[in-house]
Amino acid sequence: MNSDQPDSYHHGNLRQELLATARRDLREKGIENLSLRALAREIGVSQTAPYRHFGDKPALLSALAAQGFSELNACTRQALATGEDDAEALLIGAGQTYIRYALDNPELFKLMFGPSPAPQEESTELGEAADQAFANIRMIMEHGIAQRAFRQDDPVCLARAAWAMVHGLATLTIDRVHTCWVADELEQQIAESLHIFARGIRHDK
Amino acid sequence: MNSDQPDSYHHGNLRQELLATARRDLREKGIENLSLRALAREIGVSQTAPYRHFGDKPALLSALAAQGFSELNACTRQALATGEDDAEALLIGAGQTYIRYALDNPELFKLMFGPSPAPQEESTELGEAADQAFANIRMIMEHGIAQRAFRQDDPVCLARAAWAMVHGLATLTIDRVHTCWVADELEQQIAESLHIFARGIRHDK
DNA sequence: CAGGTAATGTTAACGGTGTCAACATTATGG
DNA sequence: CCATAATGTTGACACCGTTAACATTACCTG
Repeated sequence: MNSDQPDSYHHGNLRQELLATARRDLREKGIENLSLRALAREIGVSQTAPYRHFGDKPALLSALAAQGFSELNACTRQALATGEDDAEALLIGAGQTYIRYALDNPELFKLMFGPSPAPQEESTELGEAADQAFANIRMIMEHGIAQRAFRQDDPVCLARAAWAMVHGLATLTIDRVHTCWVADELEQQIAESLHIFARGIRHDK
Repeated sequence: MNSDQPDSYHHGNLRQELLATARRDLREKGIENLSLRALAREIGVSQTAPYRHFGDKPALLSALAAQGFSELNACTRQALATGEDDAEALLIGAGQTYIRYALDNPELFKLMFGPSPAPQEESTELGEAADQAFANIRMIMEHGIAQRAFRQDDPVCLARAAWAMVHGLATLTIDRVHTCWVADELEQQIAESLHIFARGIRHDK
């Protein structure tokens, strides 16, 4: 079934290799310069072969984005699985994880939020993965509210605000508007920003 | 000099009309579908005429982004010129202004932060306008720190955090990841998020 | 006022792209 | 074993950004 000699008519694993190659090109050349034809060329297959696996260029990008969300969710789950119980510590840990993932995968991260693909498309995979990401933050909030560490407030509202805080830090850093940081200064900025936010939702004594 | 009949060989005002038309197309069709050729077609000029005024497509986009920043700065200045002196109120006002501008001009706003054009290009116009935007936030922070309304902290650090908060709210809303809001719920979310942030930087009694 | 030069606009062309229709090859299951 | 679906290819179309060579006009200088 799988042909090790690369010259057989059927590639045997094109879908996966398309995703992998697309991801490499995305990282190296940016989304502006990602082309289906170039992908096919690099893999050594005809220009239209990708259309047997993805209806369209947006469909390929959407699959890539879904992959990104699912990785991000995995990282988040790991950050939440340290046995730590303090909600504020969990929140800060998850926030740092989010930002780290964004900075490690800048182009993919931008793609994940970029061209919101045709609204509520078939792409349930992407939608579910994105929803899961939000559910994670929301859980932290419900936990913190329950233990009276956070203010008694709508957990959804708190979760959105928290997401906005870390998302803003991530995107502004990626887009270089937060200028010329040595790594230490960046770490410090992230820590201080998360600290401010945590302070803002802390339960009044 | 200026020809009112639109059929003269020289258009007379192409640069400005390119920017205006580009902005309309950007708003209506999104950045993905903005093309120099289409612009020229709509204006009724040859395909390559734009190149007499902009070296390249990124140059046109860069000029558009600069225009956006300068409008945003004007809005911010207006929000800060109400005679209000309380730093927290100023911060919240400026934040709301920022988000409102972003939601009123979603495509332009994304362009302003999008494809960070070739680093430190000639585009000083864009750079200066963007720096000015940051300087405005920074001023608020210095003011608040001076009046002991905000914590004694690095104003730059506070300014970056504040920018991240509102920028995250704006981008997540534009990209529809903050889902299905009626206008009221959105206003509420923005107010609550800004309130949380203000609470986080407030000077301890 | 005349004429040359710079500014502005046009035509033609190159290579690149996404996508579709028609066709070729191979895998697979009844 | 063979029909049919899955997969890959060829060729073509309409766009796009960009450049080079050429045309027209504005404007400044003598």
